[in-house]
Amino acid sequence: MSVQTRGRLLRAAKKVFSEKGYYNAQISHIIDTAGVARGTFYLYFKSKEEILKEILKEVVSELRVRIKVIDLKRDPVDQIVENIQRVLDFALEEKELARIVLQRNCDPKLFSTIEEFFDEVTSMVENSLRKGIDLGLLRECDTSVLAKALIGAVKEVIVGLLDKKDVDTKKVARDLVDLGLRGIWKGGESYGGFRAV
Amino acid sequence: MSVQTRGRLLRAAKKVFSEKGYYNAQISHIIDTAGVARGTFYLYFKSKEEILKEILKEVVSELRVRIKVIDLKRDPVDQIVENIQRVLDFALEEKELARIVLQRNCDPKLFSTIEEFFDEVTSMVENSLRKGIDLGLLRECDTSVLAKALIGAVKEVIVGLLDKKDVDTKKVARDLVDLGLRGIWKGGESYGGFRAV
Amino acid sequence: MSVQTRGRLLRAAKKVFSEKGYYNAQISHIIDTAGVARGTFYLYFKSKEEILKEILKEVVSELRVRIKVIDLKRDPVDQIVENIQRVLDFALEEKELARIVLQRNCDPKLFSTIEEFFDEVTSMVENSLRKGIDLGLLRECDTSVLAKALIGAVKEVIVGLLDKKDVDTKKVARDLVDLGLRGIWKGGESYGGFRAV
Amino acid sequence: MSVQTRGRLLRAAKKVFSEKGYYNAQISHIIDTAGVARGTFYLYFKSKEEILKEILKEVVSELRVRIKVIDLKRDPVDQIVENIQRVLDFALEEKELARIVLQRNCDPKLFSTIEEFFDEVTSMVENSLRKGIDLGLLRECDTSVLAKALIGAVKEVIVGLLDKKDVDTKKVARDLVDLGLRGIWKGGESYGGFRAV
DNA sequence: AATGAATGAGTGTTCATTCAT
DNA sequence: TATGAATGAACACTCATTCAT
Repeated sequence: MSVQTRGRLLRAAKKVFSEKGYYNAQISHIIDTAGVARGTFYLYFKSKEEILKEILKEVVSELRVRIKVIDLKRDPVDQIVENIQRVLDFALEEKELARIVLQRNCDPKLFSTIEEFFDEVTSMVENSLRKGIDLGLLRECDTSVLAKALIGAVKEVIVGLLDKKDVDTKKVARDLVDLGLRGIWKGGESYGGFRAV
Repeated sequence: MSVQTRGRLLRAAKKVFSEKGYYNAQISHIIDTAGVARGTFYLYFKSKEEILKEILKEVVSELRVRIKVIDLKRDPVDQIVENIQRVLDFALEEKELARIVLQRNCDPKLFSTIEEFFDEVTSMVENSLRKGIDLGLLRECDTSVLAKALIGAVKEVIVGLLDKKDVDTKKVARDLVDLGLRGIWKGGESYGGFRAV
Repeated sequence: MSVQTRGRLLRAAKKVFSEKGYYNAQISHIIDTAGVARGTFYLYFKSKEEILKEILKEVVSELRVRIKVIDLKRDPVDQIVENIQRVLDFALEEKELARIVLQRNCDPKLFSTIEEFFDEVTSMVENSLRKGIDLGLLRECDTSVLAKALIGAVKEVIVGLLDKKDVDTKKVARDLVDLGLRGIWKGGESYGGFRAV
Repeated sequence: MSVQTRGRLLRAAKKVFSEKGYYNAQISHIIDTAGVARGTFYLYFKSKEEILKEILKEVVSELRVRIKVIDLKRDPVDQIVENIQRVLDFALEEKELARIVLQRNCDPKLFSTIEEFFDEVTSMVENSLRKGIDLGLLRECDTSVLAKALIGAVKEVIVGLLDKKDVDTKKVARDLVDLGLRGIWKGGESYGGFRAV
């Protein structure tokens, strides 16, 4: 077992999956990209499905590293911003992975690893919201809905960033947190006179 | 050409696509569900791809009906809430369609109809944001990022609602608008002391 | 049973078969060309194969009319020329039929009618050759080979004429007979010094 | 890519095409005859159409080898006889190929290779005829008609030979050339008293 | 550790034919 | 006499996987 060959296959698969999506990706594409014989593929991975899951596992474990638990001794908002920024940075460093995870979540069975991770993160956010409400810092709200909204916002923004260059991830992270915390309304509590859309 | 048969095929395809995803869906599944012979399918649709596109077109045209242009004589916030509510209602009335559109956006080529529509809606939102800023109602912000964030929030929330029963769509729509406009922060402008996540 | 409808179908089939060949011709093409419903086709013909055979029968019976038995009281060469000319005229009047018969003789089973007819004509020619030899008019030769050669020559020439306009069939018929009887050699019996090709 | 397997497939296809014709030939027949799995076929040939074209190309290239340019230093008539003999020999060595090429020229698109080759040979013959006329060796005649007639004669004769055994190809070739050069008429220039057919 | 020829189950699509109206 | 919606057997082609070398 050569670690190099395994690495080449993984890299090739990331590229091919991100470009064509799982179903349109063929083993032929992957081995051609990796410069490896057909049989070699099955020396390292049991199946096409397995190499995808391997890749998804990597993504999840990397995200687990980048999303750090909030340290209560420091300003939590700063830490939320930093967490989001690190996620954005990862997405932009590994655009192919981001594309696989965010744009082509075809089959729930295949992407269960990812879905479960997202569910987990959503739960974390939901718990945080509840804590904030209990502490009187956040408004009373449907935490289950709001948690999903926040996650969805981040996901969609990342997809949008994948095609851009020289993104200021810190700023984007701040904007997102700002949106979540303060909203976009300027004039305080009441917005009865809003005239747009 | 019988409108009934066409309808049965469309209904069957929605069901099968939503349950299995486009690639795992087989013509056999569709025609078995529709209770129709194999040849009949191709009497009404040129290919598996075409029936999917037909379905996506329907979704888009229904969404276009439900998302109404803001009437400047009435409170725009109310109208935004109503628009979102109508979209949520549609998603819950046609859960299968929602699942197809939101969970299995596999292949950009196949789902271009949908992607284009979402791009369009995102642009609408972005324009509204700009107007609001110009009128001094909304805070200065990166409209392109925020528009995506808002769309992403709604999408993710819808996905979350698909498995729930007796959803109060009006309340969810209000919560979403509230999140977008006021944020979740209770204590006014500054949130330096937040202690959560 | 309307004779008109039957005629329309036959005409349509001739056109379609000659343009696309038997296998590429579809019932759809025929009924569209005939301006008749699908079911109507099967009211008049048992199958696609049957309508082809019907057409081939027509060809054969028409050829039987045009190829007249040699009347020994008149110059036989003149009559051979006339026979060939009438065949050429038929081919040019009914180019579609000629194309079906001569260019697309795909399947021996399908075209047995035609093959049998050609075999029959070949036999006729062979018998005539033998008679001519017995009478001392024609050279000793392998009649079976020569008969085929003569038939083949006529067939190929007809195919060549189908794309031409204003063909002088009388002249072509004479040229063919001349070729068969005298050959193309100018200088009598010996041609040892030929210098061409 | 194994040359052997490719060869087995080609041989099998020749057999099947010649027995059933292109349209009635199924991939199943070919692979069963070749003793090879379905997928293997597509490893060597893109499609059913492609393997046919491959076969036709082979035929044409073999014919190009066997039909030699006339060497002006030797007796051209001898060389014409030899050319025809070599073509007859090839047809009898590879009866299957001959059947494919001569009996089942179904679809102009499929058989374009062959048609073009025949057109080419026809042109060659036509040019030779013109030269012969210019040199005063051959009678004035419609070279375009005569060239086709000669080619047609050879084709039809070959078809006739396919079912025979122990054919003396040299003799047949001579008979054909004799027919073309001298005709079958015994009594010199005039044949007004012919009494046959 | 690597190769690549071979496999064969699986699937979308076609099209001649039927039959209820 | 005519219609056209429905049928389903048939077939070309794909591609993940295996295995002898």
